[in-house]
Amino acid sequence: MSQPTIVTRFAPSPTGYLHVGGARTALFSWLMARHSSGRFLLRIEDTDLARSTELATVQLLEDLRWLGLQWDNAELVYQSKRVTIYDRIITDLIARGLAYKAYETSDELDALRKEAEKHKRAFIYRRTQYTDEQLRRFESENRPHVVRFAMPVRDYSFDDQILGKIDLPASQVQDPVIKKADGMPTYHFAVVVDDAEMGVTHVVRGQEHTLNTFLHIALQEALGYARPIYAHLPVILNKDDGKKMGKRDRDKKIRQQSQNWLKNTKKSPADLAAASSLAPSRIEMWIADSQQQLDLNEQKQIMQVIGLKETDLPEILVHDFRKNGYLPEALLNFLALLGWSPGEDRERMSIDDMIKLFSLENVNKAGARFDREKLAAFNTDASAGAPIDRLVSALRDYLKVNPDSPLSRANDDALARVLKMKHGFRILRDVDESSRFLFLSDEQINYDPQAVEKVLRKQNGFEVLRELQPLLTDTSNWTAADLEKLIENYCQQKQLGLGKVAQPIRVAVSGGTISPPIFQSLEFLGKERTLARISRCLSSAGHS
RNA sequence: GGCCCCAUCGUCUAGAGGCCUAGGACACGGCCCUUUCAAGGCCGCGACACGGGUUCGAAUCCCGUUGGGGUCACCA
Repeated sequence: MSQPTIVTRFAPSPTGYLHVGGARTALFSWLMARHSSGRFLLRIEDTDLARSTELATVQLLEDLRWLGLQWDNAELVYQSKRVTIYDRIITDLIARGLAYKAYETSDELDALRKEAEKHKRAFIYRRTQYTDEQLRRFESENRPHVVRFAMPVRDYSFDDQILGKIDLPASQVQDPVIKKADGMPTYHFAVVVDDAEMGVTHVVRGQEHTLNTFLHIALQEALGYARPIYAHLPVILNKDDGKKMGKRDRDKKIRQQSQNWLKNTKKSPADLAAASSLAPSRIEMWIADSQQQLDLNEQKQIMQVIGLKETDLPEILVHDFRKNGYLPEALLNFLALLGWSPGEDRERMSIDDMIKLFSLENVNKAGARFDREKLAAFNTDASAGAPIDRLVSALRDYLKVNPDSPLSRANDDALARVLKMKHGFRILRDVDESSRFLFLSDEQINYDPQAVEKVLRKQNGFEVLRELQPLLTDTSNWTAADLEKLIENYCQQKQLGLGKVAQPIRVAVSGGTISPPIFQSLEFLGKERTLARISRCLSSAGHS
């Protein structure tokens, strides 16, 4: 007897780039399937017409591919294309008396909810009994309506692979909407039908769906579907506030910074709007109401004014991590450990290790906080251990999403050299930012005033550079090793520490105080450009 | 607030009644290395939420308290 094949799925709704929480869910489903040589399916849950976009689907697929979570269905399933199938089943449900049309307006429902809230009760929808005459009238005037499932009122229970036995008392049962007024099915209905049709055996999803499961079970029973095995993953929380990690967090950070800016500059929201050329009313509303969110473009404008960099924002989307230069294998390794552990103090794992070791049995129940420091450490390790071709291709990918970097102009050989110089780096963005000067023209080097002041003025850097000029001009061996010897000799003669000499050179050549190891940098730059930059620095960097 | 769920270092976790004086990783502190930023080496700080049981024995089992999270949409 062979075990039935395990079929898992990932079913995101296309509203933009993939959230790390979604990525973790996808990873666990994928690992589950790969571990048992099963199938991992992808389905696009685009039943919310207002929020779903084609662009978002493209972005989603891009993120999944970047992570390497390949799906096994050649044809993607789009729920929006299956409406006639859902309709047929819903019509049948109505005919069997298991579903019904409900005519309450949103306002009426809101009022009922407020009422329930006033009495500190949860709002439970109860079926409204219409008279035959009312029904006839509603039908004839084509009154807008939803379709609700008449969920049998009883106690429910199911066994979760992670959480164990979960109960729902009959008192909490209510009739869910399965078809919206716009004719689309709700998530709850589509998910049940599609999971059954696609032969999904294991539903792995976030814990925010735990209570939805009862509804799905009731629907499965009404439709005669088999019940899949459910596994609800712990929620991913923010490191600092312990709340569910969400896309809003970036907006939140920008709002906080904006409020600081307003306070410090004693300006008004209207001033901020003007400075970032946005509509004042819009900004006033956004500042005042934390429910409001700026779109990507508005965020950019505001950030420029208040002095917030892209990298100051918390990464939330897979795309954010990609843009900052994390390796997908490191992200995946870190994400896997958010709620799962293979035991035996095992942490750093390759994708293959994870596939081999993964089991739902050792997934935790409690929510996990997302610690970026630890992720960065994983990335550092993964990068340090990766072969150079892997790093070059990762850097190429980074440049693909950061096309403005001067490193984009470099060939693979140059990138490999930079990567080797920066061995031990944390993220690719650090490599990029600290080695840009190698790829800029001499005229594009900007001198950091603070560096000039400290290293060149106060510490006699200008003098050192002037003395070094002829020595460097005369040397014929322009290699890191030879340059090091040359400088060390100079240091010895002058009784100077290496730092007193290396730093001025660094500033002259890069404009700042951070760079890859200096002698390797000089070798990379070449004699001509090094000397050109030193003399440019001596003559132009505010040196009077 | 109702309902559901959860609870080991600051964080992620190991731990399935004696292997626990509670292990690892990240962070943090100190020292070393050092031309910057990193990386590296060594050392250190640091937790079983609380209260009751059960048991010869409890971080591990049961009950309660407290704390935390999720959820209460014609969003998924």
